[in-house]
Amino acid sequence: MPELPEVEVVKKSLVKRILRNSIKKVKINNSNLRYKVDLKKLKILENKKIINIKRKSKYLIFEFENKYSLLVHLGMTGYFYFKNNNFFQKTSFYMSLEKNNNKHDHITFILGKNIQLIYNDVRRFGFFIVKKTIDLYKMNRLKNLGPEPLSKNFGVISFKKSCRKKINIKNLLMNQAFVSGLGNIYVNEILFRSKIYPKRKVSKLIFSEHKKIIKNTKYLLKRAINLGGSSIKNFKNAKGAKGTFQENFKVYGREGMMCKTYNCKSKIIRIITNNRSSFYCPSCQK
DNA sequence: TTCTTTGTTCCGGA
DNA sequence: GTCCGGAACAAAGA
Repeated sequence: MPELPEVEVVKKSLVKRILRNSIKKVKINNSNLRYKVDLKKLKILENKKIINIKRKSKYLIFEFENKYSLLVHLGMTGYFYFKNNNFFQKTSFYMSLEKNNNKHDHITFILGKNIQLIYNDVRRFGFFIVKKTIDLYKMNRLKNLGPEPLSKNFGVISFKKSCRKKINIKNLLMNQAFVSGLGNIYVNEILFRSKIYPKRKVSKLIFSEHKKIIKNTKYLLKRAINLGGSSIKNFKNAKGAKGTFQENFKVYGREGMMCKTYNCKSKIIRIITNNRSSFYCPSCQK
């Protein structure tokens, strides 16, 4: 599923292709996404110049010249791709490497004579919301977001400020008010790289572990963004690209497989914490 | 049939 | 009253 790095890659790709352009016409094939898509509101955006495209946490925000904005969340399986008469080009590489299935093309933005931007989402957990820009940023889901993990505002000070000492570290990192945009995959990987057991109480962490978590969060996200960029360039070799990306996971989805730490003979274990799968190495993570 | 996935909300227990 | 964990919800596929 698209996590922060994938959304960032999508954003960069959209900036390149449609910033300062406008949507000529919007078509909805299936409005039953997570929330009902409001065609009337989407039509407010027709023929208005896109003056800004942002990523905030895992959200995409398109700001239009008429002071309206479009908020998009890709959910679990959402992605955009460009299509003209003869070819299509993905903006995201992750789940989208599977062959395109028109059945799940839910929204079409007609950009020009032969060029369209399509939103495809198999699970339909994504959503589109149009509001006045000023009201959009007042929504709780945006207002309550904690610092961006790649910003300077996310640092060891975040641990000092957080009053949630009794919860486990995995849950804290998943909490969007503590740090925004981390999902299950990257939190699992961050904790493995930091050698910390997912259910450790936050109160039991020491300062050097705070530093490790911060450093590894930034490292893993940056690396994933760079890989995403390169994957898109080579997206023709779809299967190969997908394989390369998943090889980078050390614990996520690797239940029962050998730990990748040199000389470690343990197998990766999966447990459920806070209703999500947690993968960890019982030898490496304490 | 059951399990999996995300982010949010609600509820009960401590 | 507060904090935390677990369940539920949306949908579809393995």
